[in-house]
Amino acid sequence: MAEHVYICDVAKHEGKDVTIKGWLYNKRDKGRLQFLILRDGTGFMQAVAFKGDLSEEEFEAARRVTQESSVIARGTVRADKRAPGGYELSLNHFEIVQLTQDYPITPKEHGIDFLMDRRHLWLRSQKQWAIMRVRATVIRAIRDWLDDHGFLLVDAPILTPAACEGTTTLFETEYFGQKAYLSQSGQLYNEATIMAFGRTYCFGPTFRAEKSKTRRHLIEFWMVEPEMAYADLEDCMRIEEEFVSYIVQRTLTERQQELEILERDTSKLEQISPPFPRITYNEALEILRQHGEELPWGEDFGAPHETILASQFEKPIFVHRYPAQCKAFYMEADPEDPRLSLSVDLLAPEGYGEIIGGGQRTASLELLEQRIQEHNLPREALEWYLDLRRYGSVPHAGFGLGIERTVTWICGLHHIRQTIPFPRTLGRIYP
RNA sequence: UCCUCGGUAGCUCAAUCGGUAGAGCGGCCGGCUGUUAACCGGUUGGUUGUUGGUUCGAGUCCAGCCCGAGGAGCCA
Repeated sequence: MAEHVYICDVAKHEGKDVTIKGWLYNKRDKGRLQFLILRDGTGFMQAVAFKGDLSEEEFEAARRVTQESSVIARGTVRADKRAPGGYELSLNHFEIVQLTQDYPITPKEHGIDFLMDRRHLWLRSQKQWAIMRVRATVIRAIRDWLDDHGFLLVDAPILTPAACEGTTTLFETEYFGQKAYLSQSGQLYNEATIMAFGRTYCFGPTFRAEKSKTRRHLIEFWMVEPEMAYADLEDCMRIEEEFVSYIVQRTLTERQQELEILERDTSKLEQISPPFPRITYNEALEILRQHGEELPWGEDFGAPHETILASQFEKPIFVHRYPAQCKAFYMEADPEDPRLSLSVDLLAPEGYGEIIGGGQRTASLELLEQRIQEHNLPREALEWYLDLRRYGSVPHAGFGLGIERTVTWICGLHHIRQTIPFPRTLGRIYP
């Protein structure tokens, strides 16, 4: 029996007999000549069955095999320009493990509802396969960069005791007779862990019970949240631009094939390197005004505003110093203008919108207590958080990067829902 | 939650003024030794989302409900 190899490695076996174990992705029937497109999880490859090269039984199996049947194929690896990927397998053995009947996702067009109901099967399709592999690389790049830059992974809990950031956008559950909520951010816990470890990050799922119904929202999504002690707004922006540039460049290097499958114009991504342009909220308002979008001071930007702002630049842009009223209670006040917060969002280019939100956190106990009151937050539930300002408070900053929004941008997709294996969107929790 | 659009064959869609429900793809049968969404011939395929109403007659008109999509708000 020829050696079992993975499709991603076939180039190393040119001229040799190998065995591929996988599934039939597609087939083109030319009579005595069958072109079989195989996939095995690591890639896609064309196999060719000539009637004369196989036993009658085996050729009949190659002629009868249906889409997504599980198959074992043996043959000689040959370089051939006509084959997608440059290599093909000249079959001398072919075996069906299970013959699939009526696979629902055909190689033609389908609607999004149909595909999402069959997400467990749709993941086998080439584009979905490519997206998931980009996602894995983005996550790997995130962890590698943070681990290599002095950040310690210290994860935050998912079950939390109170609506710390206020709002009614939390999923409520029950914790042995007590109300509990699914985490919508590890932020506050990170502020505790940096006082123990200096620089930390948490990385996990977060949940928003918002009835959001747009191409940039998921109910359950993944977020990485780095936090730094003895850091200010400037440090935060410097880290963010290094971090994001690394993620993009590493994906470009390691996932060329996948980005090609996704037909991504990578020239736009190649330009992503520090420094990123920085504009203040007030400057952003002025840019919007010049484009006929008058926005009253103190309002947050909507999706169309973000698109206008980002379209002025080739790289992601920082918008910093938002009015305190449109940011979370824990943002530090700008010493030059207390109406402003030392906050910063990073907007991705090409209309992909906000991928990072963050900034400098309040170090002052007094200001924090005042903000908690203004926001009508339950002070008892935040006592532990106030402790962080009582015992060795320092200037500190951090941010949260949305994994799926980042993958949407890097892959050049129209909608966020394809960037997570099993999306939770408004009205969908199946499969 | 609000606004807009939609639901017809397994899939993607068409159906004129209210008058016999149709095509491509898929499936099945046959042909073809270099296909790239292969191609060619044949064939199969329907409770028109649902409930009620108007009408001689409803896929088509009206009302309610269900489901979905696009967008808004909110956010990463």
